[in-house]
Amino acid sequence: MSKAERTKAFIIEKTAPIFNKKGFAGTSLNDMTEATGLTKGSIYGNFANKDEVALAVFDYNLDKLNACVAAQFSKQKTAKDKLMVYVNNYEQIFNSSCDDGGCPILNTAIDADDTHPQLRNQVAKAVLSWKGKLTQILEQGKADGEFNANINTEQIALTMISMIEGSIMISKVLGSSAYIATVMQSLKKLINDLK
Amino acid sequence: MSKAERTKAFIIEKTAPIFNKKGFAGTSLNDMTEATGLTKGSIYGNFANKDEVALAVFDYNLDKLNACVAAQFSKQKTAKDKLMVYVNNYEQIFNSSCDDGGCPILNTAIDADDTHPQLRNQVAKAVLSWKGKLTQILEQGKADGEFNANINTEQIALTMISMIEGSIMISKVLGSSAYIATVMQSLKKLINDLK
Amino acid sequence: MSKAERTKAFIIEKTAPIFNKKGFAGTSLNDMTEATGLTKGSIYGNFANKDEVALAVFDYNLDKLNACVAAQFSKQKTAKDKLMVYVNNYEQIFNSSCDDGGCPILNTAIDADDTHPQLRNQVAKAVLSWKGKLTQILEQGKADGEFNANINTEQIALTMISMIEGSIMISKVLGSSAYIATVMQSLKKLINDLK
Amino acid sequence: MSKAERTKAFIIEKTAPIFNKKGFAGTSLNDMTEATGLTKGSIYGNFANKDEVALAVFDYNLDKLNACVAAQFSKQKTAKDKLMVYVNNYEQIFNSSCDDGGCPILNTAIDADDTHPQLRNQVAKAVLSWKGKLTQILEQGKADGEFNANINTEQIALTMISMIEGSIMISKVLGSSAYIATVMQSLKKLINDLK
DNA sequence: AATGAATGAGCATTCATTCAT
DNA sequence: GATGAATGAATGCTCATTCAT
Repeated sequence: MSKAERTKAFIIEKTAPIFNKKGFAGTSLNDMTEATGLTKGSIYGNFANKDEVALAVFDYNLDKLNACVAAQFSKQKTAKDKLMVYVNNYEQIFNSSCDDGGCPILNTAIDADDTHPQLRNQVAKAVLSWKGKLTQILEQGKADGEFNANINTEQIALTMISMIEGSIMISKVLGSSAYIATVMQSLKKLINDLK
Repeated sequence: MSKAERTKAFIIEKTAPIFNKKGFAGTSLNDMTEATGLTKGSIYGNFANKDEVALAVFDYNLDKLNACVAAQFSKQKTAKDKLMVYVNNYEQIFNSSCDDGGCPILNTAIDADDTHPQLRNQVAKAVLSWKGKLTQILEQGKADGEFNANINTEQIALTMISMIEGSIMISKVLGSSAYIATVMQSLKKLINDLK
Repeated sequence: MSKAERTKAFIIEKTAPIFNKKGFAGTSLNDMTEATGLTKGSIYGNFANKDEVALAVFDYNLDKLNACVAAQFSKQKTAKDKLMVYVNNYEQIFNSSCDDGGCPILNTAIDADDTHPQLRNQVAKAVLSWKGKLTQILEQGKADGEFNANINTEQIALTMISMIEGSIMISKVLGSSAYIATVMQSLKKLINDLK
Repeated sequence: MSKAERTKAFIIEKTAPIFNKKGFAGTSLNDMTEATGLTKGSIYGNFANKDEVALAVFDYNLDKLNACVAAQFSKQKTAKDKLMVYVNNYEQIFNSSCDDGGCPILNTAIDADDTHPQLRNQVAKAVLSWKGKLTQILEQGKADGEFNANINTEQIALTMISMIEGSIMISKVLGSSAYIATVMQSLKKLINDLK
């Protein structure tokens, strides 16, 4: 890893929680120099502009999230157990990987949808990829006879994502992760009912 | 209604979609003068500062939303039919009352949670009120024998809200209301399964 | 006194201490509406602009000051006793008639000299008038044989004013009227030494 | 001296006469950009805010004044001759070092006393330091047998400052330095009478 | 590769003033 | 004679960005 690559990584790492909390418009170059201890010139030496940092930050936050989920997935064998990871490990997945700013997919989606097409596009890819992965697990479960043969896997995947992200929103705004826990009980039932 | 009240209402009405799309930090006084045709002085003659406009705008958007839901509710008699309003009329409720900026509860929750305590507080009240209303309908359904006696009404209310808000997020970021429709099918099943 | 005259007097009275404390540039129309409870329109209905209020306020403050001094003068018969009024009654003269903002002559002189010719002109008149009055008393004392025949009355008048105003400045900035008291002891000696 | 230090010094030097003439509230950022030819951004890159410039400007004006007095003092040996510097060289001391805006101590004292605690504090220090220096010279004169042993040195120091500042006020408002000259004749007598 | 210093457009907010009612 | 509402220029300050060194 070259010096430049290391500095870029450093900038991303240090500014990630700020972008996640304050959003794109709410995060200033000053916030970024304070968080990194670097000068504006240095940040502009490594990124073309604020947009590029924001895009890299989203990728970074997403990778952290995905890595955390993947680690949990790998511990489980059956499709059902994999899906249950969200029910049983949501605390590790979100609380630990999101620096208390909430879910970066949700945050960036709302922040960027009407104002920042490039960023929105990246979130869209992330959501589609998430949906794809869940659908795949659900299909696997079908194939393995774990789940009923006539479930609509895409619908279930979208429902799972909605429940997770919706409950994160509630929890953040009401200031208690208990609301995620409650909704995850509904998710547990939904997964159990797949057969 | 005095001139001042009319001007205040006018400012709120014209700036509401901007705040809903761009968020608090992303909406500038210039955006506001352009949208209203008024001068900055005039806006400050009617509101103490940008915060106050944002607070009033949220109330306005919320009232519109609630009025739309209430209108649909009033057409239904049973608890189940009332809950089904979200499944059957989500287009009228959201698309028409949110000026294409998405759900103001979701948007404001994400925009304000880490940066604007007063606004966050107002969203929190709105979420709690929504949860309360749904819980009340569910309890009514229980009392009327429509729903199983041992359902957890608060859990179901929170799950409903999560599914609705989560699916709005997905739809916005993927640019198609079809995703709401799909998740609403899951909501339909959930409601039907209450008995 | 007509309604208009009463309102004008009311505005002057209520804004006088503000102008005296904050100066012309530092006093805003908002300060003036707050202090009076009147609207901007009402103030502009009674005065052409902020300048006119400031001029009237200076006259008002000056009149109060002069009235206070005149009252003390009238209690004394000899020239020396009249001059001693500044030594013996400076507290009544300044502390009571200046609303704790300091001497309006000094304040307005410094505030206006480089920025507000009209106001400066009015202060100049006040200083010349003060000098004239002191000179006259000193001349009277000379004529009455109270003071030495070859004192330079104008020089002594100017020196008295300087000592008074200079010591007010020191007292204000150091936050204690003790400094006026000390310098007034020098003034006492100066007056005693006139013969 | 770094670039930043040079720019800071340049800003101070160019804005000093403006602050001295117009006061803190009367001096705008626009005045400052015009006087320096710099942009607002540049000024804010070198000072945290207008307050900091005003504070630095006061120090600069005071230093110039003190340097001028010190230069005159150093030419004199006896205590009496040192005190006489104010009588004999007031023109060099004030007219040359104050950019025609008057004495910065007097101006800033009146400008800041009721509105700007930090600035007022700095003026207070300057006045106390001046008083201290004069007292010290007077004590030296006492010790050397130049002055009568029972003079009240602090009282005389305060009286001298009052006469100087008071006469500057009169001169400024009446538009003629002759008034300073006249009062300095009284100061001369006062000094001569110390023995 | 990084810094220090600058830019100028933009920010939210306040200003003195006006005028229809 | 007074008010409420508006104006537009000006306020102090921050923004993302640039570039010589």
